[in-house]
Amino acid sequence: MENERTVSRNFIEIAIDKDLEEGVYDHVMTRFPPEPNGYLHIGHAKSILLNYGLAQQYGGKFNLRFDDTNPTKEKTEFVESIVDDVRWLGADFEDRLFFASDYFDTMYECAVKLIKKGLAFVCDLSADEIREYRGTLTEPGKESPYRNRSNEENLRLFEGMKNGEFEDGSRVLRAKIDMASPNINMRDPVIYRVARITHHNTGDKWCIYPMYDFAHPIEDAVEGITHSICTLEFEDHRPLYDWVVRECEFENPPRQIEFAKMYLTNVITGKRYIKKLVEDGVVDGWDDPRLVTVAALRRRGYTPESIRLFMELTGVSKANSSVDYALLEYCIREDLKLKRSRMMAVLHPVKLIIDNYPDGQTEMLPIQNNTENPELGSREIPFSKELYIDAEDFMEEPPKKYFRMFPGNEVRLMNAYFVTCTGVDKDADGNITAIHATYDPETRGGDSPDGRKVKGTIHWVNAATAGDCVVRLYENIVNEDGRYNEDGSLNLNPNSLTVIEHAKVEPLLMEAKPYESFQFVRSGYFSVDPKDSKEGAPVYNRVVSLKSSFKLN
RNA sequence: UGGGUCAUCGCCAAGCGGUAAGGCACAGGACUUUGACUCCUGCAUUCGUUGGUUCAAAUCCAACUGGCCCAGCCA
Repeated sequence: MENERTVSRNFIEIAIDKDLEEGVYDHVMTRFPPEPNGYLHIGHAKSILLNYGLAQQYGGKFNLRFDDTNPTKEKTEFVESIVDDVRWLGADFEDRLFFASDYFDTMYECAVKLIKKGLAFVCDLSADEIREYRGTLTEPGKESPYRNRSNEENLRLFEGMKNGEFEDGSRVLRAKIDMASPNINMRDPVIYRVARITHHNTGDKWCIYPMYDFAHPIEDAVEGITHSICTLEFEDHRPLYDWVVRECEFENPPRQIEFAKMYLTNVITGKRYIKKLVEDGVVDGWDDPRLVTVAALRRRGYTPESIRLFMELTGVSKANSSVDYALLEYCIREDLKLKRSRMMAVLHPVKLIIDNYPDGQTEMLPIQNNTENPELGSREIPFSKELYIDAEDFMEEPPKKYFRMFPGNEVRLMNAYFVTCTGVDKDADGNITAIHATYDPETRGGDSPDGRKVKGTIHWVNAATAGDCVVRLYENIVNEDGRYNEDGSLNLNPNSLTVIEHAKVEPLLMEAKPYESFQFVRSGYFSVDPKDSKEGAPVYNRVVSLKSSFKLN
């Protein structure tokens, strides 16, 4: 896949090269540090693959670390789903699964060190007061009246905070930096707060928890991370990040590098909105195939390879971007087309009767699983007098340039015979109940010995042996023009899900395994839903449709 | 009238002073036992704007314009 493609170095690689060249680091170590407060989505996948890819590329290591410093939002359920998703994506963290909460002792010691250096103080201001004192974007802040407490008093008070002597919210530990800094993050940021909440990992051991800005650099430093890659909104935090690792006196401190988050068109990105769709019952869970959570993509039938290709093609930069959903679709088609068998499946079945085919006869016809990849082998499919074809492949009065089946027209039943439509049966309301045709026995396999050509080739299944299944078709969940409205609502696409109850498939497909995917000839790629099955009938999710250049109006 | 950051085709994205890569999308055409796939072809005289430096600028300088982020005891 890398063959002809000219891959240029992205800005992160260039920065790493420089660090290595200048001897700032002699190795590369990266990490993915999610907070376990929700499911991972495709944006996180970018970060995971970017960090893992960099570690691979430079012969370094990659860690998975949960940034669990705020117990109010975190749950073990999310820890488990995240571990699964990261593994599924193929980002191998080996045995390096860490929790920021495992470093709480170290963080506490670092805080004590800062106090001893006169660089942190316990502040008794209320949250509201701290906000007032902070100033605004255009005005400098004011120093806290508690800013000049002695180191001894600060030490005593901070220990008191740890020992549960003070109410939640009554006191915080703050870094002593510069209340006049134009960068608000440097205006004596809070680094520890009191909160009596049971932590999913440390239980009730602590009643003080470090803030992200203080904890994160320490986590990175403790693990020996060299390049701490995060998103753009943390650019303003970098001076604080650097301050923390410097003042806590870590050797070989990590470097923070920021990149732009990726958005996708026509889907909901953003945990907050996904959560709302789940809670409102618009979708059936965090893994509803219309979502772009990692779990949803997996359930829909996307492969890790396709996600990796997507990330490779979208690249990384510092410019805010919204990638066209069509690129994601291209990636999964690209990945599946040579890997999966092409099976015949009729989504909207209409009976086709071959009038001149012997009654009661069934013959087996050989067929390649994937004509472009012989390694996938071949199979045999049954053929007899009564078949199903797709309603879309027949029209009584065809428009111009329609070259599928219509009265008098000869077409090829894929891999079987040439057939010519002779007429239709209708019920009292005029609906077509069956199509009649005659076949040419000389064209077995789908070629005519006399060199006769047909324009159309249609797919079919044998009526007597076909399996009955449920097929779900998905469209983008947000309308083409749909972004968030001004009031925060969404223009949801009412046709985002279509359920077809009785589609007909080759018998072999009835035994397919969950997640297994196939190309349904002419209908797209489908995968077996891992969760649903209706009374033995498999449920197929459409992964992606095939491109089509013929459209019926 | 704060600070940070970004700006190259509809969407991503290379480029880093020498005269605009590539992918997706789109449009033609060839091929075809999937109107798929594959294969050709086309698709920015122009790089947010305006000036300047230079033999030469998307690349350097200046000013402007526009987008995004920051005032959680969230991450």
